[in-house]
Amino acid sequence: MYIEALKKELKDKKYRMTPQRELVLKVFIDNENDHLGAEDVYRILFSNKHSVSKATVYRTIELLVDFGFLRKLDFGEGIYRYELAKKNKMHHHFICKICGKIYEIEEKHLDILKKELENQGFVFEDFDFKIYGICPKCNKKTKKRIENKK
Amino acid sequence: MYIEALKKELKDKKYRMTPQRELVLKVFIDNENDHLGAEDVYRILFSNKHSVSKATVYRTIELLVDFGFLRKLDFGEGIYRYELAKKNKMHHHFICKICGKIYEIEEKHLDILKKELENQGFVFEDFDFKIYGICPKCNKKTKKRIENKK
DNA sequence: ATTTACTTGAAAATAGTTTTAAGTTATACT
DNA sequence: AGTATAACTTAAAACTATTTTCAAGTAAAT
Repeated sequence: MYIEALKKELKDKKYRMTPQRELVLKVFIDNENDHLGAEDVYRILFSNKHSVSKATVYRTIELLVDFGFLRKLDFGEGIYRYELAKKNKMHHHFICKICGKIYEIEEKHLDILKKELENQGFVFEDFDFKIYGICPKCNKKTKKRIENKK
Repeated sequence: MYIEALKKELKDKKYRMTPQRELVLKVFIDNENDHLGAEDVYRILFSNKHSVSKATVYRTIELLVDFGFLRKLDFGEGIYRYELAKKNKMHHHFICKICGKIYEIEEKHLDILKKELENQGFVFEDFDFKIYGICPKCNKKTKKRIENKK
């Protein structure tokens, strides 16, 4: 469980588990299918009457990223979003340029590339594969719109 | 040539080619191997005695991205960087977590994925593949450091 | 029990980017 | 050519996300 893992990780590194840190991590656990930004986390805590200061939210998120609990994402909006960094879970995204929806995509075809880079001496630690395009839903709508124009 | 293409593009869409727009695009052409941020562009122009206001630099970059002349990149630094969006040129990057150097990487193995997504109805417009890890240079240094410790 | 180091919150600072308001320039129209 | 119109630029101010500062609080270690 994430909370326990965080406690252990903190203890090992002479940091402390605090109510605030637990609350922030819990927000990500409770919303694991979203891609929350720091302000989202602050707002969620605030509306749940758990007041954690912004500074602490930001600091805790940074700490969780450093410890590998969260993965930092950027969808070109000018803010960072984060997701729980489940092990062995790839984190590729398809961002629809029309509706903005973010789809999680699976990727099984990177092994060849990975091996190639490793042969060249690169150490493959983390990767982030973003595809921008039009999702099936919007694609249908666009087609309809074009047909209506005819 | 980019400048001519931009002129045409602007004219088609009832925009105007201005000295400022030409200057900004030229900065990217003259530095095509770098990944410049908006502030870099401003600084380069400023030091070349071509004063273009920051607002115009930012606006022009946005316009160039919209028109497909530039590609917006993010390396998790809190700023956006841009590169000339050459057609048929992939833009995958390997960012060394140690030295921060950005390597361009070639990728020829995405066709299977692309086809898969297209079968599902996704329209593949642009993608951005980022790999974080340790580059061969740093890898060597790290190995040495570890050996020295023994 | 006291020291030490870590943590928090509120406010201020910072950095990148966007907006505003006023003036300038190019294009279209007569 | 002269004028109207719309696009464009500038400098400064505003804005937004994020980070830093610093005083005060809290837990762990001695």
